[in-house]
Amino acid sequence: MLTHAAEDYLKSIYKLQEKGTKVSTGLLAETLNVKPASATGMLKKLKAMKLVCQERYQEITLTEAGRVVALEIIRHHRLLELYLFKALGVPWENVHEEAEKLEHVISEDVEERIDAVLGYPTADPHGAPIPDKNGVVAQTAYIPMTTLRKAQTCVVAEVSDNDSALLQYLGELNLYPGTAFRVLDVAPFEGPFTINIAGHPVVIGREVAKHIYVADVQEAE
Amino acid sequence: MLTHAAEDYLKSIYKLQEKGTKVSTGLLAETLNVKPASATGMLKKLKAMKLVCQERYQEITLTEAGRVVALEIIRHHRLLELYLFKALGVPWENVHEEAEKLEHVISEDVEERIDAVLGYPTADPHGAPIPDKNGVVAQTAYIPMTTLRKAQTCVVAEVSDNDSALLQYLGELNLYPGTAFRVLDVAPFEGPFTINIAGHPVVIGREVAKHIYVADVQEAE
DNA sequence: GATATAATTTAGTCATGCCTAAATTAATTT
DNA sequence: AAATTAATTTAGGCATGACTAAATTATATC
Repeated sequence: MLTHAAEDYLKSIYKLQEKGTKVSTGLLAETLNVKPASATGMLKKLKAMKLVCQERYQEITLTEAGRVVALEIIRHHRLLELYLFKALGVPWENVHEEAEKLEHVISEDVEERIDAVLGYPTADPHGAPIPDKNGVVAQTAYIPMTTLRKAQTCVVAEVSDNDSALLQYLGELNLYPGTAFRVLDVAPFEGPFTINIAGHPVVIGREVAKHIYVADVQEAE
Repeated sequence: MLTHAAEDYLKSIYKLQEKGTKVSTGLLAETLNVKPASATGMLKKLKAMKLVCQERYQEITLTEAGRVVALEIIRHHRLLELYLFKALGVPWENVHEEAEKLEHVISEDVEERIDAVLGYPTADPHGAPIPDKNGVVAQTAYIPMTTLRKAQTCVVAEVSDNDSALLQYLGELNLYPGTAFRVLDVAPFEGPFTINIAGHPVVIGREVAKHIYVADVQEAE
């Protein structure tokens, strides 16, 4: 079995890789709030375990085995987030932190029970896809909210899960995945968006919009 | 914050102390599957933290602060056991092991939500009392099944939670806390008990009976 | 191409929490 | 009381996983 720390490294590598980022020692260290030298040490171990590939001073990638482990942890994490949110009513801005601790200790049996209770869901409370038991992740093609134009309608598909304060704010606005809204106006010079959610106009700053991804974009009549 | 290992030591000391056992380094080490020398090391740290009292080579006791921590962990453990059993349908012979891992990572917020969902229960699936938030444990006066006589009726109050195979067996017999039964016969020379559960006669060996505690003992007419 | 800067790795440390082996203390036996 | 046995503690080690400081390698600039 892997240590919790090793699991966290694999998960972070996967998530950075998935975003299209070239994963370096320094970036990984920053992501994990660890000094680069510490990351070098753990990467050495992960390479010895054939979970990670890296030429000296070069880019870091996961092996197939490493990817499987990473996806297993991500599956744990996202199922737990959704379970905490739906079954226990934990505010969505807190589920990430809670799941970070639980993901390393939950058994496969409990995970399956959670999965069943939730009705085999496909996305976590932030809209991120939940990998299946075999490590298959549904590919999503969500659009950044920042690309929206005036008079378009859409549905919130996913939001970044790493900023608790932002999530709380979005929750207050009811901007959960699944919520539909219409763009009333986009201010010029990289200005804010004015949108209509359930009849109410709300102004969303650019920095916030960057963390929101949408789907079902259509031109309103 | 305490380490998981430290929490386990405090919990074990409390449970041994509660049983009326004089807690020694060796016994504690055996309970925790650790060598005595390792226990000595940890006890030294716990003493430095004023959580444990022990004169050199003498009996181990908890300080008031240590007792509070121990009861907090036990509360986590028992609430989690009950939650896994009732909300997720985890077989009762597995909940102990699962809770052992979860008890160290659950937040107070999640614990309170679990408590609420369960309707503020007072006993875990094995009948052990759940301490309240202030560390108050309801005192129970259950009777060992081994003291029962022929023609007495009673209700299962509590069973030992540390033997998974035994619990599975008791589960098959439906000997959960709350189940009533009547003693049909007690074989002589420390022999087995024949009891009537929901109309069916079942023979229970002495070794099994030692792990069962009962309440509401009455003479059947 | 030489040099300055940035990124990465190596080397050596520290705290946990376990281990074994040896020393010490306590309890029992003779 | 002396000797044996049992329990406990000390001493020294090992694996994890973090750290700092120094050395190395890569990249960018002049």
